[in-house]
Amino acid sequence: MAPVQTAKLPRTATREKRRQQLIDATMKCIGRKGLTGTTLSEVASEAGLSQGIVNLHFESKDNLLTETLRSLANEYKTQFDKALQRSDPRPADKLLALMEHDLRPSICDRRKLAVWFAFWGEVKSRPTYRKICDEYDRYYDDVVADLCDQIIEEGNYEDITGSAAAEALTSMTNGLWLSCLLSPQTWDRQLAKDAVDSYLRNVFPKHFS
Amino acid sequence: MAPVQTAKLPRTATREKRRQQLIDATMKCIGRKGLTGTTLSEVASEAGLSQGIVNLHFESKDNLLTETLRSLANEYKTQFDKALQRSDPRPADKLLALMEHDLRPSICDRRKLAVWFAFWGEVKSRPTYRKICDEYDRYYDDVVADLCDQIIEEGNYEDITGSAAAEALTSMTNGLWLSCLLSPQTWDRQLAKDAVDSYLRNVFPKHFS
DNA sequence: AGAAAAAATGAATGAGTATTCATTCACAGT
DNA sequence: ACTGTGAATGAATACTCATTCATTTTTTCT
Repeated sequence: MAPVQTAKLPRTATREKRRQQLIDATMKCIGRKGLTGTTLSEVASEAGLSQGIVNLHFESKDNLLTETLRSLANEYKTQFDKALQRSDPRPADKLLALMEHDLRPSICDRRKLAVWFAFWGEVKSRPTYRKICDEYDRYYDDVVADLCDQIIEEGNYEDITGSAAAEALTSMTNGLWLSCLLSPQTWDRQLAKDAVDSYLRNVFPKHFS
Repeated sequence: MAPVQTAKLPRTATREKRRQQLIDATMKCIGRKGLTGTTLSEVASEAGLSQGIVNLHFESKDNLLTETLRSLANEYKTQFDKALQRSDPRPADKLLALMEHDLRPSICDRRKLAVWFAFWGEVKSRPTYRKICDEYDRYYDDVVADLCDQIIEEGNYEDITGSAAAEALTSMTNGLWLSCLLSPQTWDRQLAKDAVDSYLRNVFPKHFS
């Protein structure tokens, strides 16, 4: 039988490539076994490498996990920014594009979501995790609040502030991710979209209808 | 120095009392150290009891954690039902009461939220956790969707379904909890309320203004 | 090709932790 | 007081897992 070579990286690789490979393996492990079930030997074997490899490239498990979170957050930010760039220039279009981005299958993927929630679950006891998550979140909130402010000004909407609308929208997507994680059988992308749309249509009727 | 007797239970207690005491200690540990940092000896010493005590009452760590989640979920359900009962009979009042309930300090407490998120973070890899969370969530969603349906009928609202509104609202509170956990410094109960209110006011204008 | 450097291995180590269990303790019933 | 029973203890056990490092493999440079 031929060896099971699943598109392996070369036997030796640059530091950066190897680190990324290990980070990817870590995410898979967390998705499959949770944070409590993720061990360094699992990560190593997921990556098709040997026991000591993680300590060689990351010095410690702690480090690996922190870098994994950073990588996850970065990946999200990249996609977020891309969605923002690609969208039409009008604020309402941009806002809609961001909301749709958050509900795309590549984002609403249980394996990825499981990793996010795993880290969020440790945020209280790990200031480093909190700092990373908070920093990125603040950026998204700012962008969204800014768009909402522009929309509010364009439409002369009363009784609503950009930050309240932003808080509502970003919270909603975070909460919809939880539903996706908890109820994969019944979760439905269309229903999630409807939830977000119901907000946009009613709060900003002149822009979304 | 007098021994630090923090309102100890009697030296021996009934099985149920002791189990609850251990569950409470577990929640404290998870809140303080996260799920990965929670060990049985920590739990035991938090409870002021000895090493072997958890296995005596729960057989295994796994069991303790599952029962802790169950207890947490039950506690929430009790408060939820109480809020529902206490509120005025009109559906709009009931809905508002539930939303306010979710943002009360006793619920939006980082220590408690940390425990919820800790379990949610393991949901993907622990079917038992998922089952428990999903079951309770389904109940809340049903109640909220029902109220929304009644409101929609009363107000002849178009363009919105009860389940979409319920999904939006419950997701929003879940997401607001995440903000509370991630950004305790800047998180503000009033802003959270505003976010929810902005939804209610605009989607059900005849009921909330 | 040969030497030096870098990358990777995987067996060994030891700290930490869940679990067991023989012993001690507290209390209710007699 | 005495005894039987269930609760609790905490030292011992067995095991898991992060980390180390001497050795091997691969690449790079001359």
